[in-house]
Order: sequence, then C-alpha cells, then structure tokens
Amino acid sequence: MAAQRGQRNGVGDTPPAPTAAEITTPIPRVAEVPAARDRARAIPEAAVARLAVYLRVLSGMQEQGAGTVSSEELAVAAGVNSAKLRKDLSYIGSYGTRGVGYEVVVLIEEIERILGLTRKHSVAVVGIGNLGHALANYGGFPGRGFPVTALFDVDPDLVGVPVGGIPVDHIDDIPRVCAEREVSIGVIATPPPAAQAVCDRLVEAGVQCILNFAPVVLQVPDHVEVRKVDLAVELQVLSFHVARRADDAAQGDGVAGMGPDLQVNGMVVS
Amino acid sequence: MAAQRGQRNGVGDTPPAPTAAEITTPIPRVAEVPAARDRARAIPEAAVARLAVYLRVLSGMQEQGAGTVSSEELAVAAGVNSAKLRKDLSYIGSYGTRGVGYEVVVLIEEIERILGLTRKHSVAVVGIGNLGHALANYGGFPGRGFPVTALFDVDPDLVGVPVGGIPVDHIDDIPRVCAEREVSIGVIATPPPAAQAVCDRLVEAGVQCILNFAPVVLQVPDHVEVRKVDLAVELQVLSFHVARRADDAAQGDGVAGMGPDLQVNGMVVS
DNA sequence: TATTGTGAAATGGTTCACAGCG
DNA sequence: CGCTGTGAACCATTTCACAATA
Repeated sequence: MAAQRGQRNGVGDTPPAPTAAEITTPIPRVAEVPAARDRARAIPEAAVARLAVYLRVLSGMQEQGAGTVSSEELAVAAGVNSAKLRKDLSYIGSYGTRGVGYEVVVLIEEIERILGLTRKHSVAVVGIGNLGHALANYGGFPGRGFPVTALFDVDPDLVGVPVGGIPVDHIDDIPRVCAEREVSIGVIATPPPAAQAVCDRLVEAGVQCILNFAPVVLQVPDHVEVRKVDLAVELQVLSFHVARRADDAAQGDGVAGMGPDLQVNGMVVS
Repeated sequence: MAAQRGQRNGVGDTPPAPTAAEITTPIPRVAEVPAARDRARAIPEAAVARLAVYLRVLSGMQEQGAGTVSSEELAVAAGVNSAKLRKDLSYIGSYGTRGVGYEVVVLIEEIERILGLTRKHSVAVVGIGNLGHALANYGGFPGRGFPVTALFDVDPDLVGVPVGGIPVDHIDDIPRVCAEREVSIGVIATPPPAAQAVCDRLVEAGVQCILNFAPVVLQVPDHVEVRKVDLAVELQVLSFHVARRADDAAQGDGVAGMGPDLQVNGMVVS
C-alpha cells in the first residue's frame, strides 16, 4: 500500500487528479435533501479554506452583536473581494437577502454544517516534542469541536506521562488506541525520519485525514487526505520575496537613474 | 496606513491584484543578464513553494550520494507529476541534460539562488507562548539560513529571560531591536487580539515579510508580504473532507451492497 | 535513445458586470 | 434602491504531447 500522491495545500497546489470536479450524482435520483451534500463535492478546495475564514470572522461579528452583514463588509473583514466572497457563499446555497445582506447566524450555521463542524472530530497528536507539546496544550484545538483524545511518542520516558491532561501512549499502540477513541484526524509532529512510518500506522488504524507538520512528502493511499504545514517552505517562500524585493530595488534604481546602457553582468541569453 | 489586503497561501488563494503576471520588462531593452532576476518575477507563487520542496528532496538525494536525477524520479519523490516538475524547473532556467537528467548539485545551487537562500534571513518571533517557545527552540529554523535573532513578548516575567539562547525583549522594543538586528522576517505567534498591533509594529520597524500563526486576517500595506499558517482552517478543511466522506458512504451504500458489516473507522476496500 | 524543455490545449479559479429580487 | 446570485469573460496553472538534443 501507500501509493504515491502529492498532498494538498501548503500554498497553491491543486490536486493531481480529479478532486473538486462536477462528478456529482451520476444517477438523476429523485431530488431529495437540499442537495447540500451533493453540493459539497463541487466546492473548490480553495473556497473551503476561505469558508473557514469567513466563519471565524462571522463569529467575531456575532459576538459584537451584528445581526446582518453585506458581502462587502464581510469581504473586507476577511481580506478578499466581495465577488469572490459571494461566489464562495453561493457554493453552499442562497442564504442572503437581496438588497439587505446575510443574517450572521444563518451563515454561521450553514458554513458549520458544510464544514462538518456539527460533529466532533477526535484528534490524535503523534510526536510530543516542542511542537507536539504546544499542540497538545491547545487542549481541544480551535474553539472546541476538535478534542485531542490521544497522544503518541516513542520515547519511553514520555509514555504514560500526561500532557495537557492526556496520557502519552506508545506509537505501537496507534492502531488500538485510535480505533478505541475513534480518532478521525491524525496530526504528525515527529522528526522527519519517523513521519512516514507514523503515517503508515495511522492509515492502518483507519485514520483518513492527516495534518502533517513534518517536512516530508508523505506517501498515502488515495482515500487518505493529507494537508501539510511546512515551516521551511513558508520561510523559503518569504525569502524568495525578500530576494525579489532586493532585486527590484536594485533594478528600479537603474531605470529611474541612468539611461539605456545597463549591462552590469552582461551576457546574453535567450 | 495599513491598507486592506488578503494574505496568500493557506490553501488556494491567488493574489488579489496582479502578482505573478508576465509584466516583465515593459521596455524591450537590450538582452542583458541571464534574466535570472527578471525571471524571478514571472515564477508563479505555487511554483515557488514547490521549488522549496524539490530543494529539500534534492538535499536528501545528495546526502545519499546521488549525482543526477531524472525529472521522473524527482517528481515521484516530491509527490508531483513530472511535467509539472519540469515546467517548474524551466521557470528558473535550463539546467538539465536531455537524455540524462539533472545534476543534483547544480539544481540545488540554482534553486537556492532563486529562493534567495544564499543570504541569511534574520527572524524575529513575537509571542513566546507554547508555540513561540517551540519556534524559538528550533534555534535557527530549517537547516540554517534563518537564524532567530530576536524574541518579543508583553509578559514582564518573560522579558529578559533567554529562550533558546536569545533573551526576550518587550514588544515596545520591536522597532529598535528589529532595526539593530536587521530582521527581515517577522513571525507572529501571539494570541489573536494582539496580532494586528504586533503586525503594525513590525511593519513600522521595516519588516516586509511576515509569517502569521495567529488566527486573524492581518491588514497590511501593499509592500508587505504575509503568509499564514492557520491551524483552525487546516482542521476545518479536514473536517470538511471527513464529512464529505461520510456522505459518500451513506449515499454509496445504496449502490455497493451495504450488506456486510461496514466497519467503524472506514477502511474502504476500494 | 532517453529525457529535457516548451508551445498549445485543457482545466480550474477569479473577477466582471448585470439581471433578478426583496 | 441596494445587494445578492451567477453566467460569461478572463486569467493562471496544470497537463499534454512532441520537437529538440546530449
């Protein structure tokens, strides 16, 4: 097992094969549920991520007593343009009122439903080093809904010790413990060399969604969803921008100042 | 100040305005430098992130004594398809040999150059909580090149205490310290409410690249580059997939015999 | 011959702009 | 009248497929 496959996210990145296509209901089937679930398949991954952002912004607005928002307001708060926001919302249905806007409560409800946040998702963290520790201590990640119910490590000194209230189990127990606690999301925070093996065990245990913090390209079967958070990549992308900026400055000077002659390190290529 | 603007990355997301377009040299100008720097501007952001991944894979290969790689080998190891890989590499130049492949050393060199990794990028971490601690202890992030040279927090009990070898300074000293130590990348690991204020100070201090771990949409001027790592969003996107999967199973059942015991944790035959 | 480098086609995502509607 | 919802235009990125070539 363990077919090769790139992981989503990180930055751009679009699924290798068919992911968010319109392969919805092959059979006409009698129009049933609001099609909300059929619809889900058609939402572009990028839009899904933005919906999560809108949800957070909306929650903030709700706390401040807002009853309705216009696409423009919400868009500004979320840092996107309003057309994109409306298109994103249209993927989940038509919950706005023309001439008025959206009811904050309704939107929150609908986005939560589409994102599957009405259900609890048990999370297991593997690798209780600096980062794993930090993650475990979040104690039920982002505003509940993602309770951390299992921790794993290889270090015998850690096994048995409770971190953030949960005792650390040995990596060999991943299959058993994950099954028992119905873990649906596995978080990998191990050193790079251990990541693939840990991933394999999680998959064995039936975990279908993995969040990978290890700087490693995981190979997983097709039915497993991997998202990665890659610090090195993030920094290097920023580094690229620093470099580009520096070049711009250097070049820009030339343009503004001197005339047509400018071949510092001449050498003609294509 | 502080114009509104969405931040890149996270997942899909494409720059609001013109970012990686082909707006290169507006004036024909005499063909000069290897165009390496002009080229930089034309590299799609998504490709930049992947280059960082290729770089890591290549380093691993180099350590194992590989002298050359074919696009196919490298692609598999990086989890992308070979056409994409070749296209990505073509953005930085033509360093391969037809019929043979690429010299590992050469590629490493060129990618490092494009990503600006030949220069050191001083990093400041703001917010020394669980996560900030973990980050500070990385001690010179991913394989050097990104030395952490400054730490900040508001907590008076923390100020002055060294973490990972670097003494924590007070947030009010961001401008001075960042200038002194020539910080080029700021990492925000504060609680959400503090993030925007911290961001503003970093910008004031001249920091042009920010990596934001706080679940907040930062508003920054156009010349500042923000990338974000958003745990909540990542988990919620995974949650979406769990939900989609569940629906698939429910719907699919009607077709593919729901006869036998369909297990608890997935493990679909497929 | 094997593999790169790249036009051109295909796909997917974003933005425009306006019809539709409360 | 104002704002949503969306078809259609536009743009970026990915993939195909093959000519170029060491």
